[in-house]
Amino acid sequence: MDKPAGRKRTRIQREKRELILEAALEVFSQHGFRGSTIDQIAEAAGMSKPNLLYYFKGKEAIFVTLIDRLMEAWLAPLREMDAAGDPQTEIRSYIRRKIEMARDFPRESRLFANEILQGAPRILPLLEGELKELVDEKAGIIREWMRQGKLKKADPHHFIFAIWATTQHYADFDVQVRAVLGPDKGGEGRFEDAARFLEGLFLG
Amino acid sequence: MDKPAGRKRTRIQREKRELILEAALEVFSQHGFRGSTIDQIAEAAGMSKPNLLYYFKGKEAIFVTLIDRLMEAWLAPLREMDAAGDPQTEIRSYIRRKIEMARDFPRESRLFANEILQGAPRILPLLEGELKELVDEKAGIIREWMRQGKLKKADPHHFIFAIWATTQHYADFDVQVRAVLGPDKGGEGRFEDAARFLEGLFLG
DNA sequence: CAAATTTTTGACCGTTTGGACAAACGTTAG
DNA sequence: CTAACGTTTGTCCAAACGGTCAAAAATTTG
Repeated sequence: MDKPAGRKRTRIQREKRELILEAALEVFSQHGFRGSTIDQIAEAAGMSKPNLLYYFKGKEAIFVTLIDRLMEAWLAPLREMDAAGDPQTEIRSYIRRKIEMARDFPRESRLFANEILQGAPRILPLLEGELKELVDEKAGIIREWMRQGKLKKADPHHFIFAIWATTQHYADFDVQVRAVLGPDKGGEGRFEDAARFLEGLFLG
Repeated sequence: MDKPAGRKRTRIQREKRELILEAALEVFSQHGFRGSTIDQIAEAAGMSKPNLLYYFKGKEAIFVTLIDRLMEAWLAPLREMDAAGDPQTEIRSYIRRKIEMARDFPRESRLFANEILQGAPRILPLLEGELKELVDEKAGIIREWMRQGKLKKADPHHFIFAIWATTQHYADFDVQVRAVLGPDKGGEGRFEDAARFLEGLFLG
């Protein structure tokens, strides 16, 4: 998918590719795929367009590389949910991690949201395969926890959806959240407030 | 903002403008603003590009008209929340209405989500003004309900955010929801399942 | 050092896109 | 019927865009 189709990558290639991916994340997350231009990404990366195209085959290749990496990090928190752990603690940790990701990696969250909004043209197979399997597995764990009375009974799949929706909301809809909370309540503390609220909502 | 700057609009103008807006909603909600072309919209509306531009000044004008209308409908359910009503019933009705909108008007939801994701360049003033005022008012009502013990105590602003996030999730992330639920659980019943789950979550 | 290889760039190309325009077509009122 | 007005279209344009290419510049290697 990338230009240096040869064997190993040089130091410069590794560095420049990282630089490009960082710049592309910034640009893509702000304007979406179609709304972003190679020139914008090149400028953000501090290089010329042909130079950028020396490291990546094209716009699509950059985007795909970006989203592939993203998915790994995206699923990690759910993967860490442990059937052997204490249910309340496990759920609380999961919510915390997801809120921290919304706070620390909002660009990644928006990139992902954008892809899903457009119908997930590039990652649909992954959603129907790997993601579905993972969610089904964890839903089973949650269902068992609920049966044991450790969590309030509810549909485990929708339970997971609700955690996704509420936590990612603080990254994807950040502008709206800040606009509504205003300058005082909308400061940096909003993520801590959100985390506390969500723990109460899902565990109270 | 629109071509016929003259006084009143003819019957044909009203009809054709509606046709264009319907087509534009379809196209914009699928590809976003930058990802959509006037030609696509014109074709979806069954007319030529110059003809479409006879009714609207440009691509931007179509989009703005669309989003202006949208905001009205979008805020309506929250506006209907009545301080004099029964808290449980009012919240339940609000959730129901929002889920119904996600089910019946997913294109509108995605259009809105797209605009917010891009930083709300066209509606930021509205978010900071009208929306914030409305939310503050309703948050006050909810806070009072909580003080009376009619609802579980929590931050009312984040409470509203959570309802927005969870309900709109079923429109904006529909592809993902269906992929994860699979063919059986992901059928038409998913909205009813979601509604029941959310009532339990927010009112249980 | 010089040769080989990698990296960078300016110039260029074909396509797509938003939009303009005048001419043609249709409709309606006097 | 015809003049005025509203509607539709074919044609055209300039800018933006994704991408190519050959040659120059820099770096690595022998």
